[in-house]
Amino acid sequence: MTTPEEARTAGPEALRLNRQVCFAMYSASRAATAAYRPMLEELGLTYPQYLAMLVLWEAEPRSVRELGEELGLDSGTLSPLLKRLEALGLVQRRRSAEDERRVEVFLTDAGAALRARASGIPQRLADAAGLTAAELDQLRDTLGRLANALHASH
Amino acid sequence: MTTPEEARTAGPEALRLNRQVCFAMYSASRAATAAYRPMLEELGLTYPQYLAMLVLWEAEPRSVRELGEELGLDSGTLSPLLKRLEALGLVQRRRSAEDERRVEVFLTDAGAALRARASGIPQRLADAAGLTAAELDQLRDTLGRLANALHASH
DNA sequence: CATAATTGAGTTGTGCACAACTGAATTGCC
DNA sequence: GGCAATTCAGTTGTGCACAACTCAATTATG
Repeated sequence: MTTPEEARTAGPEALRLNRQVCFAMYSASRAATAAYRPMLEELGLTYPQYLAMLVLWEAEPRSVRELGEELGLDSGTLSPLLKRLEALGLVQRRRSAEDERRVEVFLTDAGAALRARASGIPQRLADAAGLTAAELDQLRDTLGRLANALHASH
Repeated sequence: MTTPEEARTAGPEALRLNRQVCFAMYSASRAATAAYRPMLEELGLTYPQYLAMLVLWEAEPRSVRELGEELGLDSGTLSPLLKRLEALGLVQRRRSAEDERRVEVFLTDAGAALRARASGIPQRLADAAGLTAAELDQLRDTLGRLANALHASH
């Protein structure tokens, strides 16, 4: 016997696009990046570059590995991204003296100064989201638990 | 005066990475794609290719424009993706006779047959998600409203 | 009916993601 | 101390996303 709830993920209905939570997540994530784009364009940043700057604004210097840990990205993604941030004059990369394998990423003055110009973005995006603060909190919590479970699953 | 709720998106705390709903969405979406990857590898598909197949399994043929409408993707993304699906022998593209601008995408026999092998994937992913069916339903609903509001915002 | 505007698919160029790999530096282990 | 295993950053190659563009076909408009 199958309950109505189970029928949503089992059975032939399961392959319907509008039933798929993952597609909703994929779509909403792209919609969020698109909503950020005009705001970030003013700063000359892409969304992943903005994320890297958020980490550095919290504490710097950070090694490439530490940045990758925070963002869930590997050096294959971060190395060229950081090279572009360096070309923009926002960060500086320096081989660590204690451990020559590590590369420390420092904020330049321009990189640190950019923080002030970014400070309004979270509120502008929250306004555009059309959800209450409580809904956003709950959404972040649910997504966090989901990501953890998915990471543990393979 | 500022309420505790507003303090989450306004003020200096707002730029903290772990406060950002959009980063949670970005991370969870990549985690979902990663969870799909081993399952889709068995079918020889990437996640966006799987999404295109989901649409075609619901109804075919579909024009490139219709596929783009369903998936929120433009021809710049879909054209090469469909070319790869065609190279895999799963779809066939044919110029429409009534409107020579349109290209209709048909499933091949192999493409239609793949549906059976994909049928278990939604349930496997729902299991890996570690959320109740009710939570998944609510999540999908919230993400849908969020994506709509974000699309309307610019 | 002629032509201007729009639509549909495709191409080009940029920037992620991510797998697979390289090579140098460090750590672990005997 | 010597060497194997590991760690760290980077490169290469593939496949999205997406902007900006081209070009042909169709529709709208005077």
